[in-house]
Amino acid sequence: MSQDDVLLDKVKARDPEGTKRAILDAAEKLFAEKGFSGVSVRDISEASGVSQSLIHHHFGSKHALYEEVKKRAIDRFWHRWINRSKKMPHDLGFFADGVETFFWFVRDNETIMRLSCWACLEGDTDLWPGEKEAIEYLAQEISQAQEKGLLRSDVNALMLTILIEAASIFWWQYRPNFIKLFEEMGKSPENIDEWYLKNVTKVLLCGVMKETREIKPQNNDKD
Amino acid sequence: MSQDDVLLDKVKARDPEGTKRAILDAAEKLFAEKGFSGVSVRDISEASGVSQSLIHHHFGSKHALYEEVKKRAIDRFWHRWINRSKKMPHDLGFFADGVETFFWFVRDNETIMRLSCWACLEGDTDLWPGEKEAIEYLAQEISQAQEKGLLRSDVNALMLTILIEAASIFWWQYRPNFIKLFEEMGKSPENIDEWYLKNVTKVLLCGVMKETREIKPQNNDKD
DNA sequence: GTCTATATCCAGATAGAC
DNA sequence: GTCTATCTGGATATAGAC
Repeated sequence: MSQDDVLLDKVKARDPEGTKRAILDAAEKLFAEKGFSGVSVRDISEASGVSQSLIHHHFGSKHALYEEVKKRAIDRFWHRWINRSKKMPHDLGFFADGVETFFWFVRDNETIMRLSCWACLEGDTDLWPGEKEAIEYLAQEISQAQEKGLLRSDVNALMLTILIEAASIFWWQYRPNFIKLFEEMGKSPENIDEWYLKNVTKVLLCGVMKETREIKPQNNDKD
Repeated sequence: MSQDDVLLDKVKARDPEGTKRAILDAAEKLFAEKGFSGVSVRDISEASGVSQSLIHHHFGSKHALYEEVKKRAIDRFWHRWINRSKKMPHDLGFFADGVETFFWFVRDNETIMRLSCWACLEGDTDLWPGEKEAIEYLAQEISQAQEKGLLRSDVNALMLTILIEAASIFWWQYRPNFIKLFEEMGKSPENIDEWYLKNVTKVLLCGVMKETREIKPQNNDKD
């Protein structure tokens, strides 16, 4: 060991990768919570235990750090999505499975969902819950099912994918409001998430099974 | 006219209601664009032509002004919604009409949709795109249609309403991302909004027409 | 690589003249 | 009711020692 190394040991523990990770973790949590403008570098410094100036040293600026946070979140999102448990499209049950899988996947990835929502409002079209690869992946599964004749083929696979994502993401985004609404109406069911999912699956499943008929007046009662 | 009035005339035009409206208008636009933390009172002052201190004089604080902006937006949203053109539920066409009406209604109320999205992220459950009265109104129409036997009755009206809102609000929220996605895939259709709406209406319409059958393997091709 | 200290600016809010 | 001027704190970012 050279003299320099001995000297370095006296300095506070050096672990650049660990430090960067600590900063990114704290920043991600805070940005997801309060958005870019709602968080100060000081906040991140305190939450991560790393000094302000070191944050600037590693990332250059608050905005550059934000971009790094989002970039890392995209990677993790995609990694989790391809590694999720999944079933092969052999029958129509796969469709319900797909809807349900995505629904719970969104719940389990609240942080990135919030990050992407902030990003969307800020006009950033890079990070988003659909995330190009994930959405194309889903759409492709639907396409294949259509080719096999499992799903109606007169709806666009991509558009159907967006609808499925909408049903899940919207629910988790505004869930507190819905809970509040139900409470005000006097009902507050225990398994509200399952209940919503069951209803959505019902409707979507029937919706993708059959071709659309022409809509004609078909009153059940005469008036 | 008393001497006092003459003196007052020399002061810059006094129009408290006009001033307040100018402040609210500018604030609403900016808050919708950049969120609460992304806007300074100075920004609002410059955009409205009203001095900072006068803003504080009229609203007390930046946060109180924000609340006023949201409150006014709720009122306007609700007012617009009850005054929209609507049809009576005489046949199943009313359902497609309802979905389409809401879809374009959301497009035409971008400011309040953005405001409510910011508010949602900030943890405010008062302002939201569903907005209690509006969502109950929609759900009631669906309930009535169910009683008339126009829609399947084994799905909850409120849950169905939420799904319908999800389909529209999610689309407009992430529309720029979808446009970008389509472009990257080599397709960029002209009437993408109409296209999405057509697909959604198709699926939802079929989805609400029939009772759910038990899901059994029903392969079209044998494998 | 990591810290303390600090420069510089801008934020929300107030004082007080008119 | 409306303005100009100002207070005070907190923001991002940098300088420079170790």
